[in-house]
Amino acid sequence: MDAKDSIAPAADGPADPHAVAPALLHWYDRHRRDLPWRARPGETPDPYRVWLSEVMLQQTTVATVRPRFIAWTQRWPTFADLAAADEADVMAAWAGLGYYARARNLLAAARVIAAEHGGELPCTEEALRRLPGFGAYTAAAVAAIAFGERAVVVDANVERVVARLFAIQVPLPNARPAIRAATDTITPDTRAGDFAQAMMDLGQAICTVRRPKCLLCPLASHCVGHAHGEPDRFPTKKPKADRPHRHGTIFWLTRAGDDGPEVLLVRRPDRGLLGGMRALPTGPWEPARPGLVDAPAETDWRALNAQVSHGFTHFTLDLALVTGEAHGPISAAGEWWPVASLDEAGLPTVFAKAARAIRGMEAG
DNA sequence: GAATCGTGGTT
DNA sequence: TAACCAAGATT
Repeated sequence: MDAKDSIAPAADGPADPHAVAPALLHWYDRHRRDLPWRARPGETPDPYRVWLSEVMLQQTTVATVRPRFIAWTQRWPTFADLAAADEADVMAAWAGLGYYARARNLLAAARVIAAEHGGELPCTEEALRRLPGFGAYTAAAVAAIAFGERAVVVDANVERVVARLFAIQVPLPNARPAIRAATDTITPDTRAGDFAQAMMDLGQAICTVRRPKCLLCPLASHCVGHAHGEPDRFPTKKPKADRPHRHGTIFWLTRAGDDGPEVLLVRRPDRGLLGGMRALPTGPWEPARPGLVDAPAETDWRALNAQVSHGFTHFTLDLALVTGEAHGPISAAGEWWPVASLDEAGLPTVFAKAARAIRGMEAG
């Protein structure tokens, strides 16, 4: 794509792109959300908290992140604290948040920051981009919000707002270059961080996916999509592929411990789905039910009359539940975990859900 | 460039 | 209720 194409959408945008940021910032100064990671007017942003929040908020809602952010920063308040943490503790602390590569990259980045950057984040977008877990969005957002750099920050909110503001017809994801170019034309030289956060607040509260509140929108008079009458028609998107089903088996293997029953947990491989997380043993996840393939022990497995279904991003997993007691040696590497304190194991939601179902059936 | 990678809330 | 979606990154 040449330069002419990349700026073409802006030609159909607001009559005066430079009028957008002042209108939005005026709105932001009156309606900004008060969030635990957000510096208040006059305060200096804490780069650690800005970074942590940006990573936690990737594909994750504010409501979910808020309590997790507070707990995390109480446990690890600084880069140095996090860099010194044990990986198992970090992964367990992330349990339930999903996209677990974020936690691995968070710890890896903290250690790079401690070892190579004097315990502080670099302040330019380009330097940030080289750290683990920093993609185009996060590097731009941290540079702008934590360090006041002018950076073009484009998340899903900005994509939606800008697609409407400029009435961009091209469907996502092909529209990304045009949307970024259009965002560049309205990004101010000062207060770029506030501008980015204002766009996100606007997308969350006003320019919503469905039924946008255009009557309350500070940008309505600049919005080509609104002028066309159907702003919620933008952005257009390619249809998504449907989610296939896969089937697996959960093995609930117990033994008598000194302080009550214990269950076998394993650690999943570092790469791939739920990588590096503690888990209940399972066999393969396949289109057909695998039965007792890859059982962690030779024992008298009993099938429970229940099934757990869990939706991942690109497939739905249906899990059969079987229980057994360990007598001899087990064929899988793992750790025996007291059933009574299973909540502290840091299991991903799919396994927490299965454990809850199994314990409920055994108790009942 | 297309797949992969979680989960919980909303409609 | 099933579909859609969220402060995306990595390979």
